[in-house]
Amino acid sequence: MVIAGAGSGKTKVLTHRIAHLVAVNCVDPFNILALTFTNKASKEMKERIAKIIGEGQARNLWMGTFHSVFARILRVEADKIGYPSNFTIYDTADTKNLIKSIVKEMQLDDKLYKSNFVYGRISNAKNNLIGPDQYLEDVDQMSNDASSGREHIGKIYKQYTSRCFKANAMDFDDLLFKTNELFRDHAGVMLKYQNKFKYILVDEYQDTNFSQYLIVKTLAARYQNLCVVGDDSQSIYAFRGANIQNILNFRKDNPEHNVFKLEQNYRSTKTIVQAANGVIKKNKGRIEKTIWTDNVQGEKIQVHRARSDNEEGGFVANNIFGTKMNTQAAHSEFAILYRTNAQSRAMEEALRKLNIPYRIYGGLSFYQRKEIKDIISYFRLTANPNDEEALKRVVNYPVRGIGKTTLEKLIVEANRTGKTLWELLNAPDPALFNSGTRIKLAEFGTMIKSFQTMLNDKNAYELGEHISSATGLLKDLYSDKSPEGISRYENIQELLNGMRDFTEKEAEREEGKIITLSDFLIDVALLTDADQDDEGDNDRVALMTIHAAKGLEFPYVYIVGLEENLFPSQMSLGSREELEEERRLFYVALTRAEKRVTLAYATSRYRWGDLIPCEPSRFIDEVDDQFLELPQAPSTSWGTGTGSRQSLFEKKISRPQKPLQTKKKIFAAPQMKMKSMNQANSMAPNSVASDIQGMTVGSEVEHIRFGKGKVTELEGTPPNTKATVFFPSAGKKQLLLKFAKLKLVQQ
DNA sequence: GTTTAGGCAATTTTT
DNA sequence: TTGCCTAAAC
Repeated sequence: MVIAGAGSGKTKVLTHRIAHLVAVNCVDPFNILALTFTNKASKEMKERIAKIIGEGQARNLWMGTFHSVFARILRVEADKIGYPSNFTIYDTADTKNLIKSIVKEMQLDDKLYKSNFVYGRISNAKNNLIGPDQYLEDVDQMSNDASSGREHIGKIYKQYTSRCFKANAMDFDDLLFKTNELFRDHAGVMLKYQNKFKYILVDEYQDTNFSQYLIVKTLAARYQNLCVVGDDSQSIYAFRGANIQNILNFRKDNPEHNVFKLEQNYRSTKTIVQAANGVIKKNKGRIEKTIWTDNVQGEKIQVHRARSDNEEGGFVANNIFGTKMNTQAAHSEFAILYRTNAQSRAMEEALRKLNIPYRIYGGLSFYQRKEIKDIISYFRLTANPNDEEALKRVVNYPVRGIGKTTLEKLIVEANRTGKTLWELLNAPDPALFNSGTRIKLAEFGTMIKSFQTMLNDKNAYELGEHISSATGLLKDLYSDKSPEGISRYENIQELLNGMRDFTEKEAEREEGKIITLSDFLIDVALLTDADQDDEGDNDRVALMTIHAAKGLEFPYVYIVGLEENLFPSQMSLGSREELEEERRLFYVALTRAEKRVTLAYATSRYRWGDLIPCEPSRFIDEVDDQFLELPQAPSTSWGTGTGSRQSLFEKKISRPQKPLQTKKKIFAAPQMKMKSMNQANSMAPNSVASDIQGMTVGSEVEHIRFGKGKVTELEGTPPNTKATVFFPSAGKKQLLLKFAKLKLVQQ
């Protein structure tokens, strides 16, 4: 077991151990299993290993995320647990939709049984290997549900499980749950894999949940060659069932283990390492260790206060621009990290304004877009007609006259008879449907069947192309000429291009074998990034959530949105454990940086369309003063790089007197809208409001979002002047000058 | 069965 | 602000 502090070379340990096993100990790569949590981590590790031992050897390693590796094994062994090998993988959206329909069918209150909540309960149960029957008998679970008035969760769970089974589908958690089931009930299979995986390595061990822990333990039982690498200080997935206990259990399960602590940080400056140490010390439950570094002291951590999320973005963009000028750093040396994906927008806008290239990681991935999910649902249905979620999604898209009523009747019938929607659709009961509907259903069924006949003769790309036009989906998207419509059309084209690449590459690898649509589908649900966009300019600023940044490093890091209720998140204020997880998250963010960290917060921020006031995050306070450079008095000058030193004397961030606790109440009460905001925050005189001097009716102005426009009306007195502006691109807009930041266009 | 207007909730974090 | 859902008009 390697307990590796941030930046101590954890990945290097893993990659070199693997390389050493192969190159020096002559272990066959087929006998090595290496598990990671993210696709990104596994891809990076594979590349690094390939560099040492060569592409050919590296390719044969069993390396990937837990989910992808065990999905692969489950496909081979599916028949043992009653599944076909082409089972569908339901993603989160499919799962939630299925839960929604079950709640509806059971006539439960969907306000009480929100799909998110129910999914959370089911997922939690599965990750602790509690099946539906066991759940119904589990006193703890049942009383937990009863106490919140949701005593039917167990029944939903049971129904959900049987519906997935009927649809030949597994969700993400099933991939691990069923693997455990497989090994538990089929000793022969278990032995086979125990013998196969002579060496097992696990990255980010602190993030394993019980289900994953047990798989690893089972597989390693035969050879006991298990190497796990982790850092309890970087455990940030407890919300997903990750369990620090696993590190402690490891010691118990493997009495002959060795523990190696890596405490030297090779990544960051002294300032960063010491500041981060100070922060993480505030956590109670942790393995004692002190990270140190031989690196230079480095720059202090600059803290910047902005008035709004947009201004925060402006500061970051300007600061990147300035730093680049001073240091000749590449764009790719900068990263902007935030707590929630929604925060990316203000950053994007600011970067775009300065023409700084950027790339957003995570967020809504390519494969989660509606049009992509639609077309893939057709693919899924072709490969597995029992896939209920796919069928529901496309049966009436593009519109073909099979509406809600018909679908509901089919579902009721399916539940009554135990048949699948697909079976019923192909033999509709004349007593239930009129002839017109029966014809429409039959036509749909015939169409899908016609695709199925091509499944084995056509390759994935040909069939994909055929399906997108034969279903009318391509035509439907093509007819939409709005910018969004065009982009949707292009996305489909991109998917088809990706399929062509895939088909060609795989065909080459498999020496001419036809790569079918089913082959293409195998991993699609597990892909998160659109991996293909490696082309083009890669010198870009990186934007991502802190979770997504784990394992990465950048010379210059901006951590933005350091505000109470945002970071730490509102949801985490309930318990010490949750707050500690947020603190570890902050620790992860800090330790991503090599040379310099910049912290930023805004005193007001748009959330749900409302401008709400914000307080600086407690985490800023938790960084020792000696490492900080605090913001100067409100000013609009955006310090670049090493500027603005005078603030050293300034007191710790002036925090408004805390109103009586219970934060939630404060925000639940009539929210501070723009008007009240002004009074509370009394706009500084030199605010960055619109440039109102000389603005008259008829003036030409420019707006960040709407572009150029003409003022048609001005009313009210400063500072509450309101302008009506006509923008050719967006039409007539009413804007408050003090917020709109209009620029006067000189004529 | 289809289209559209209006009401309402939503934001943690990922495979 | 957006996106989803429902109810009513077509």
